[in-house]
Formats: sequence, C-alpha cells, structure tokens
Amino acid sequence: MTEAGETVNGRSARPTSKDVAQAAGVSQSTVSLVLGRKWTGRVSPATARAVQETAERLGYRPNAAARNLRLGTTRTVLLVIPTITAPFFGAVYIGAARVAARNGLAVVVYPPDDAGPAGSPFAAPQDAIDGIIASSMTLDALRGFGPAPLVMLDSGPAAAGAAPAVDFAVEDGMRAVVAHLAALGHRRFGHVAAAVDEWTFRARGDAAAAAVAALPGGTLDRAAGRIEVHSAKEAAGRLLDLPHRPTALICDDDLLAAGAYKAARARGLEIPRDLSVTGFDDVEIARALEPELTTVRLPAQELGAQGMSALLELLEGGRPPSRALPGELVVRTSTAPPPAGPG
Amino acid sequence: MTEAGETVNGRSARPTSKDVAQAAGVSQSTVSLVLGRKWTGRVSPATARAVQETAERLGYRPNAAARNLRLGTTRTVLLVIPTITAPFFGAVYIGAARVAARNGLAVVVYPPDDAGPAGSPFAAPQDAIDGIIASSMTLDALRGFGPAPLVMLDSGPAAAGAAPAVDFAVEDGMRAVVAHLAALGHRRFGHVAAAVDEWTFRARGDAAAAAVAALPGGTLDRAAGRIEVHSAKEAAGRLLDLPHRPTALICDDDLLAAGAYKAARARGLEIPRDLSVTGFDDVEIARALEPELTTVRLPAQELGAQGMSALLELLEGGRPPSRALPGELVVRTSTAPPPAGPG
DNA sequence: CGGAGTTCGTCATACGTATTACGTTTCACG
DNA sequence: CGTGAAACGTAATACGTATGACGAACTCCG
Repeated sequence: MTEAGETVNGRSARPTSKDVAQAAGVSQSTVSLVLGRKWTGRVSPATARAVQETAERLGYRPNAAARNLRLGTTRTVLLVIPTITAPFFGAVYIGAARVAARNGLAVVVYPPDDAGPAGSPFAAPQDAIDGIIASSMTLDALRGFGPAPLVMLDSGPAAAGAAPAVDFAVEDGMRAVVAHLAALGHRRFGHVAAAVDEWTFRARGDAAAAAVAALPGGTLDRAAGRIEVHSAKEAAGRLLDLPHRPTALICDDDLLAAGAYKAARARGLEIPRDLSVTGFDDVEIARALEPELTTVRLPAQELGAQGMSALLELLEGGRPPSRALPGELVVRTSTAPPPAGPG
Repeated sequence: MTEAGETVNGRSARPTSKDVAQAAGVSQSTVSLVLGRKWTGRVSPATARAVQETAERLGYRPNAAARNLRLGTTRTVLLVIPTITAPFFGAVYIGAARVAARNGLAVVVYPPDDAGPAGSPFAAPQDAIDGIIASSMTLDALRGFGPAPLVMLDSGPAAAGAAPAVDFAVEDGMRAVVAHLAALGHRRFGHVAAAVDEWTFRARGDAAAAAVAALPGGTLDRAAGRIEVHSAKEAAGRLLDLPHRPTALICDDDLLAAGAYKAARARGLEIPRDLSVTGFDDVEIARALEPELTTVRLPAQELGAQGMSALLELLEGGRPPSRALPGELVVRTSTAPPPAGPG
C-alpha cells in the first residue's frame, strides 16, 4: 500500500500538504487550516482530528521555504558576537538557541569567527533573517545589518536606549569583589583591566575605582592587557613590580586572572598567602586554576535566553522592557587576608 | 525619482527581480538568467551588464525563501556536535562556518547544548537542511536525522566506511608523546583516560598502550575520569597513589591534565621536576596552566573546514575521499627527565 | 415551509524565483 | 533576395504554503 507522497517513481519524497489532503480526503486548504492553529469555527473537530492523524501517519513536515515565502518570514535570527570560541559566548549562544528552538526558530551566528563585520570575507546573511541579537557590541558595529528588530545584550545603557536590552549588573558584582577583599583587610589594590573597548569592561573598571575610592585608605593601580594569558601576565607583572605592591589583584576576566597567576609565580609569590587574586565571569578555567579562583559568576546562558525571549516578544509586536541580571560572588581559595607587614 | 521597489505606499521594501527587470527594461526571466551565472549565449553582454548595474543600484538581493522553494534546496547545513562550549568544538564550528559562508551556506548547530538528540526538547531541524556534518559522533546517534548527505568528523574508521570522513592521526600524536617522554628517560607511565565513549579516546588509549608496550621496560597504569577538572584530579590521584608511582602522566585531554596538575600539587609534587604531564588538543587552557603544558596540537579549525569542503563536494554529486589530519607535538615546560632515584 | 443565520469546507491566488519552451530579430551565405 | 540558423529575449509555469472570498449544507424559528 503506497501512500501518496511516500514514493514517486520509486524515489521517496517528503509528503506535501497536498498529499496529506488527498490521503485524508479533504482539500489542501483544510490541511493548512488545521495544521496552523487558527481553525476554530472553520473546521469540524472530527475533520481536524482526521487531518492531524493523517499528517502524523505520513510524517508530514511543512516545507520551510514555501512557508517562509508565503509569510515573508524566515524563522531565523542572527546572533552577533565577538567570537564563539570564548566559553562565555558559547554559553550565551546556548541560552539563546535553547529558547529559539523551543519556538521553532533557527539561530545563525555571525561572524563565524573573530573577523570584524567590516573586513569579513563572509557574506552577511542580512537577508533571510527576522531579527538580530547582538552581544557585547556597539550600535555602530551593527550598521551593516539593516533595520531588523534588534536586542542588545551586555552592551550598557547607551544601547539600552536604542533597543530592548539585557545587561548584567556588573557594577554590583565588582562592588561585591571589593567588599569581599576589603573585609579580608586589603587596602592596596591592583586592577588588571581588559584592553577591550566594550561597555562591560569600562563599567567594571569604573565600579572598581569607585568602590576602592569609597574605602578609607584604599588605593588602586591599573594596568591593561589583552584577554590572553601572556598579555595578562605582562600587565599583572607591571603591577607586581610597583614600589608599593598591591596585596590584591582584581582582574576583569578569569583569563586575565590566569595571567596574574603566572606573573605571581614568576616572582615567587604564593597565592593566596602573598597575594589575593579575583576574576570575573566564572568560566571553566576558574576551577581549573590552582588555587581555584574567587570570581563573579555571570549567568551567561540566562543572558542569551532572556535576550531571545525579548526578541520573540519584539517580533510579535510587543515592547519588551530592558532588564539587568545579577551576578554572584563565588568565593574560592584565591583570596585570603593580606600578608602581615608594613603597610 | 522613486525607483520601483524602493518604496511602496511610503513603506520601503526589498526590491525583487521583477523590480530590477522593470527598472532595467527587460523581463524578470532575463534578470534571473543574468544573475545566475549561466547566461552565456542567451543574453547579450550589453544587456547583462545593464541588468547587473541596475541590480547593484537597487541593492537587489534574491529572496532566499523563493529560491529555496524553487530549487528544492535550503543552503543550510547542520553541524552536529556534543557541545558548543568546549573550545575544541568551537574551533570546529569556526572552520566549518568559514568555508560555508564563503559558499553562501548557513550553518546551524545541533543540539544547542549537551542534551542528546533523543531526550532533547528541541525540534530537530531535520527538514530545511541540505546536509549534515557530525563531529565525534557515532552513526547510531545520527539515525534521527534522515538520509541527508553526511560527513563524519573525528569519528574513526567505522564511520569512514559509511560516509566521507575527516579524522585526526591521533595515533601518531600519541606515539610522539610517548617517544618524547621516553627520550627524556621515562619508563613508568600513567594514562589519565577520558571516560567518554568516543573513537578518538579509544584510539588515544590504544596508541599509548601500544607505544609503551614497545618500549623496553615500559609500564603503563590507567585511570579514567570525566573531562572535568575534579573528576580528572581524582583519577590522576589514583595513579599518583600507586605503590610504584608513574614518573609521567599522559592525559587524553588538556582539561584532564589540569586535573592532574591539581592532584600533583595536592601531593606536594612539583611539575616537571617530580612529575611530567602531557595533554592533548592544545586548547587555550594548555598555555594558561603553570607550567605550560606539553601537548599535541590538533588543528580543529582545519577539521571543520575540510569537513565542510567534503560536504560541499558531496552536495555537488562528487565522492570526496576520506582523509586524516596530522597532529603536532608541542613541547612546553611540563615535561622533563624523571627524578633520579631507585627505579 | 421559507428565509436568515451558522457551520464547514473549498477555490483561487500570491509570495519570488529558476527554467523550459517558444518567438522574434538579425545575419551570413548561396 | 530568399532562407536557414544563430542570437537574443520573453511568456508561462511550478515549487508548497497560507488565507480571503465564496459557496453549500444545515439549523433554527417565525
């Protein structure tokens, strides 16, 4: 018994709504009506059930291209991130993709690597998308993507003014770091900053400076490095070679902290006995370091998920509010009271 | 002067091939003919140039949905990987996406996280794809995806028999590791194995065992742990607590090596003076560790790129050959001659 | 029993493209 | 100058879906 659509000239083919219609003894319109969910009052429950069963039996899946053409939609969103290799952005992707999949949307990442949109040899998929989620980007960098509905992630208040946004309360996180170290007795701080022009890092630096300034007797020196172990080691080294060495290094990022570890070891300093170190983000490396790193956990996956939710709302004509996600201080063994001594 | 397609009722709209045709004074067919690249002998060079210029001027981009519907294609491939968060798979993705983008294909990653295809709450995008690239997967796990053209990555000879495949010569890499350690004088080895049922890890283990067995006086103990720092620390610890402790730990993965570092430090062993450690893959963490890790660099990005190339060839009706990519031993400072002593 | 309303479906069409089959003009050549 | 062929374009169509405009049967009540 060969069902319509199952085989054609011996070649198997995906059944279409027409095949389902024929098998169920109704018209193609009816099939479409039933499988969309707006058939109330147009199709009898009996017919609807019959159609659904037939569709199920034939393994019918609507043709995406045809539907997209008809509806002028693509069921695809673009996720614009600086790089997919960083674990942080991997998590953002996961959160976004999970929510997207649950709603029948596909997610395409752009650009496929660290190449900027400008100099990129890749054809931007500007067409064929319904909306854009951008993380850790400036509005400027998004020019080339046209007027698609947009949600900004981790991009600060400037972006939040222009589009629905989801941010982290990084200031709170950094304040918690300083408070934790201050409670341990630290007063001389070093800030290993990320040499990256993104809002989140500016905010982290400003928050650290403000928190230390509010601390009686608090001092803060700063050095910047790229988010890469050797550059970070060098930057942290500059701080450790200062006449009045900091007793705690506050790093903008867990990977920077890994560099700080190296700088400390190279100078015979033991963490946390001689030097406390903190990170930010809480990615895998924080637990791989020895001693394990005190850091601020940012719910990156949640960021992606909430971003996608906001975009969905936007696509349905809503006006999702901007919001901020809290970080959480995770105290491990890289922080301790400062060494006793003159200072 | 309002161009056709530029504005309709004041709302701006993407121009279609029909708009271009009208603006250029030709028929829609001609536009399609010219913009496809098979117009030789059917359209005069003059007309072709005019059409191209008009299309350019109007910023015409063909509608993907319509083209897909017409051609029965989707210009989308599915990349199936265990997880996107691991840096290794991130690199695979990048390599694949780069080649894909260059050929006008989109890449969708599946599943969006570690959930298996079976228990996954996500609708598999089985429809709407032209082909599949699977990395570190068994053929069994790919059942649900239907009969789409398939390329297997890093999945071993069994998979290579069923589909075009790109693998790493992990055996060579592991042999190089053992040779390196043997040259330093090591004879008692420990193998920190990944408790993961994937071909590549079986191959690594087998190669290590074979290489050590071929070594006069060589011995090898083994312990397995999940690819996660604490589990790895525990597994490595078991080896270090052996009566005749190994002088070198061969780890299946860089992250396992991080765990081995922890186990060593917990026992007061200094790397590499008291213990040599090697990793595999050469992901970022290898350079973040202190001392930096001797490991085998696997060109993951190249793996993805070659996989995508193979799939492209497959999609065009070709029969791409399976191939293997060489790894490269990267000697850093985690390996040294074994401590002098009885043994 | 007749007409107004309601219920249940179907017809026809449009989305934008690629391509086949066909028509018109031009040209070379005998 | 007639003619066949080459050169150049175009009309028409199909891909599979969603949906507005219709229509037929059936119900209800005056």
